[in-house]
Amino acid sequence: MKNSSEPKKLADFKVGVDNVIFSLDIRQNRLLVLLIKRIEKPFENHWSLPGTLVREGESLEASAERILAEKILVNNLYLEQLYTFGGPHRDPREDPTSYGDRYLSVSYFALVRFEDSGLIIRDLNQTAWHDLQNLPALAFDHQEILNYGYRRLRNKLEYSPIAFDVLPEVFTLADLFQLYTIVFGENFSDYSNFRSRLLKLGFLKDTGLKITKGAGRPASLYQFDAEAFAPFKDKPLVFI
Amino acid sequence: MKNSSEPKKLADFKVGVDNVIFSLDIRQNRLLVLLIKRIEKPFENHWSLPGTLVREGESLEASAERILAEKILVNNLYLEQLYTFGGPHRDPREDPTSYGDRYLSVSYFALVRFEDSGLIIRDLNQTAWHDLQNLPALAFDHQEILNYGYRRLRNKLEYSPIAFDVLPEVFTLADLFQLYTIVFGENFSDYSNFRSRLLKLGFLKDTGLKITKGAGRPASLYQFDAEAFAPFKDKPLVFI
DNA sequence: GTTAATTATGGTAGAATTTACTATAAACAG
DNA sequence: CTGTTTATAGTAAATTCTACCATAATTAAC
Repeated sequence: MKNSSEPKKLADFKVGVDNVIFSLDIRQNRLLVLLIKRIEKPFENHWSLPGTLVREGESLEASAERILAEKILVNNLYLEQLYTFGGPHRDPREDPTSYGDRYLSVSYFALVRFEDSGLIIRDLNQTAWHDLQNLPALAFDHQEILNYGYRRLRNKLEYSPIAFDVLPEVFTLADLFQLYTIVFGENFSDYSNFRSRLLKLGFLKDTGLKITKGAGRPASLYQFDAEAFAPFKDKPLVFI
Repeated sequence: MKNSSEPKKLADFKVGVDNVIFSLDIRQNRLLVLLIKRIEKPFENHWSLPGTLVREGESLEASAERILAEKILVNNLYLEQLYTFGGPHRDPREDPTSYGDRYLSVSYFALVRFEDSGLIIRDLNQTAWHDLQNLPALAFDHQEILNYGYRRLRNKLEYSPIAFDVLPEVFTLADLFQLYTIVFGENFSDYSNFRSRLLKLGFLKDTGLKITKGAGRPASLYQFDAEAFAPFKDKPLVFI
């Protein structure tokens, strides 16, 4: 196998970065993902994950942030690398009959605060939030990447405090519960037990403030206390 | 920012694959990682993770498997992608004064069965298992990659049945306990409780066989039952 | 104003699990 | 036969989880 006459030349790569960008619209009960309508071939007019090719002197993460900045006005977010897809022939732009440049895709996972993430006007026709429950067919292998991102979203929500990166500075326990319910489905936990568990953990600080509008008893507003969360870092911590 | 005169040319990449290959020597209580001594610059004579550059027509995973096959005779293993390191200037071979090819590294995590993983003779001087407790200085950013791999090892052991990929076909509960103890430290769990928890889960099949040698009461030999484990897939399952 | 509806919050009894042990079993060494 | 070693089974107390219920504080309806 090793001494056959197969080609041993090194492959040349262009490196792309594709982002799976989620946002949680708590008021309207929707988990959203940001998609771009392609205006060129291949997959012309198909929706795709926002992506770009890495430029000279640019790090992968800087590249991922550049995409975000080009598509949405975003302030608060969580961003991390997801997975690298790099098999030959995953991109139709590669010439299958010869060994030209290959396209490798490093995907990033982002969760952005819905209220802060206005779309950039210039791009309105081609950039849109899509409800995860109702997705169009995606270009390339982007559905696979998206699935991978969705799995990561659920894992992260279970073990990390990323929810607090995208909730408002102060929030009610009902907001937090709603966020988890959108991602994990209607029957993921009993609200009352969810409350006691989280309050007992001690990293939610009661601000003393209350919701002023709306029917029913006014809810207390809480804040995430990163310092109080520190002891839980890297420990298995399941909220649900 | 976007309309400045900064270079927008795309970077050209060579893609490397670096493997963090762990092995567990249960008899001698050691967690081992496979290292290669570099014979060329840069970092001549430093130890490094076994790696290679991706060839034309070769997938990333195939590349990772090729490294493994070149260094050790391995039959049973677990392999998965770890992380992609791709900032500019992480590799001294990149020319910092111009925009030549960049070197991107896709790292893979492997856990191999110690008994099956003989080193390939040809490489004996340059390839060796190192005790994780006693590592030399590593080349490039390989210590960072290794740390990442070690974290992944612990996470995987907590949630996935990868231990059974590298234990012998039949094993005692003491073997399994020992494996976890090596990775998580002396006081990770009470042996008796560890036993009952695992047996209650129901995916360890008693083979009816017993250990024949050694002092003390002979231990029962168990087998991992992948089918019985299926219900636990993707559920949080913490052994420890 | 009084009453009903609505939402938030606090609490509790019983079930289940975890934890820290103790007791017994089955081998071997002398 | 006795003591030592390792494996295995079991158990009581502490803790946590689960499925609820009761009460509080507000708005809406009349």
